Amino acid sequence: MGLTRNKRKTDPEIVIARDTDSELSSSSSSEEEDNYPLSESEEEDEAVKSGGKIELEKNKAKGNAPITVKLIKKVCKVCKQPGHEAGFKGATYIDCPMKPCFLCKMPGHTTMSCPHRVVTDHGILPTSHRNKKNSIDFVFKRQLQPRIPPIKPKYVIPDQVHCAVIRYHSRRVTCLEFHPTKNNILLSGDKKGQIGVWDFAKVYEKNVYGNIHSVQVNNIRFSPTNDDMVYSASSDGTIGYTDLETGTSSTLLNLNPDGWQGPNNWKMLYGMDINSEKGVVLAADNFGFLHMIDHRTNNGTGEPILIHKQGSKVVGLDCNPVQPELLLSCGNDHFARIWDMRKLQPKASLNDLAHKRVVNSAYFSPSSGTKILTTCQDNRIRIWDSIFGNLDLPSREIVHSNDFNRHLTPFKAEWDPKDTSESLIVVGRYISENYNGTALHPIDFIDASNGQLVAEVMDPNITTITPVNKLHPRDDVLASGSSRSLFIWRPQDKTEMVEEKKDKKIIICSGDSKKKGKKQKRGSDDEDDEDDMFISKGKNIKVNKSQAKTTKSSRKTKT
DNA sequence: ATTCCATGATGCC
DNA sequence: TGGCATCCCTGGAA
Repeated sequence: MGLTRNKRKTDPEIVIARDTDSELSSSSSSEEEDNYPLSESEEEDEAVKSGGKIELEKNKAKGNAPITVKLIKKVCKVCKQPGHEAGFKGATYIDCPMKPCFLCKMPGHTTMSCPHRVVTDHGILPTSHRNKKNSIDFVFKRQLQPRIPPIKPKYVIPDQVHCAVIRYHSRRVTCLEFHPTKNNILLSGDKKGQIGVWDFAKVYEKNVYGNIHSVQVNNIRFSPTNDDMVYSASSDGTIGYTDLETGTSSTLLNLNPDGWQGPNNWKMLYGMDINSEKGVVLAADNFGFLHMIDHRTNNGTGEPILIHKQGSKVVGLDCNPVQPELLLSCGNDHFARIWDMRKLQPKASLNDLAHKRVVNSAYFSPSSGTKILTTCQDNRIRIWDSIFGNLDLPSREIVHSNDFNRHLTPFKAEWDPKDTSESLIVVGRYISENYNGTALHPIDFIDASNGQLVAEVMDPNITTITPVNKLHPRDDVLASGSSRSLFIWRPQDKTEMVEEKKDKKIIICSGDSKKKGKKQKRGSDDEDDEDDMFISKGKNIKVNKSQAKTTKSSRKTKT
């Protein structure tokens, strides 16, 4: 198990090692890279070519030959059967053919040959994009099939990292929220319970509140009546109400007043939204119940209501943007449910949208509120085109790699709030692709009206999965959280010089005080990993060890 | 340096 | 029904 992990981590480094540019030699990372060994996979390959000699010699050299001499017999790591291999081969993952497809979950083929696979190779257009017909064919097809949606204005995709805060949070980012009026303020919650406030226009202005929650923040909402006040729902079972100016915070709801009574009793709050018409903050817990707080008095209202299967986690709540009586919920009982706010009682939902697995998120469309978008752990994004129509089945299912996995914040496909056609959605991708020798996990922009991939956004600097994505309500900006870091993406300005664009790219690296001692031993001087943040532009990006590696590879891929 | 663990849902028995 | 191994992850602790 450790093997696979190490292997994955070393793979991108091979590329970097070949790139002997000394640009970053001032950082402490270069010496290790210079004599970096072959990756384990390459070593393994050689061992096989030479009939396992390497392995035997190793044993001899140790002097104490074990009784069981391990010959390297190629056995699949996944199913333990001989004859094939599974796992990462460089930056490409080879599926075990004995398992169902990792992408669409159907048996009989692997991800490589999956009909839903988006990218076949780097630089090649996705099959869904390949324009096999000419424009006349297209027009003709439109006449024959009126259901093909009208041509929409071209989407503006924020596909370039504009700025970032590397290792901003001390645990992984769990949620993001833009300020309702100040365009450059981004709030972020993390697994540790901290809430960050970042002015990404000034880049270096950031603030972290650590006193609000004790564990994972699951949702942040601004008060509809006061821009400085935010509500936050957390797995510590509380709703926090925090003044961003002063940092003072109060607890509006605490589901665990008696403290820790064992894991079976600990209540956590996940989904949260605000119904400003009704003046109520809604939050749902991990036992299937909905809680409400009057947001004018900030007092709880009424008893909790069972809205999902008893004992199952309710992960998402969404109030309809047009019709205040409508509430959407989703949860681990494999359902998304539509509720009438006037009739909130167990089993009284207006509709139950069935899914095959856990529903990570369910959102009404942002303008009309008549469509529903859900993300499900069966690797499918579902769209219901009209809440007034038949909701037995979704209008479309889009196969998309958004498996839940340990240590990952659940993927949630989100609408672009600016797209009045209510088509563009953004969602991070779990499965990786091989981009010039580096495994990257892009952020996908999908046209929800036809399921087509509009854009896949990535940066060689970001090798971690990016499950948390939020599109700006007014600007062409995407904010994303990947592991502990935050990124701001803006559209590539094609009229600008590339060089100038590069110079605009700013990366802040904020060191972690806890790690300091450990990491600094490696360096020859004390330059890296200080608690100060480093701001630099263009080529002089000064980063810590792990960032330095990927920065190098980024140069390689870009030139 | 390396291993282990947390944490969540699933699927198999 | 419940216990348990498994999973294309990640970071920190032991």
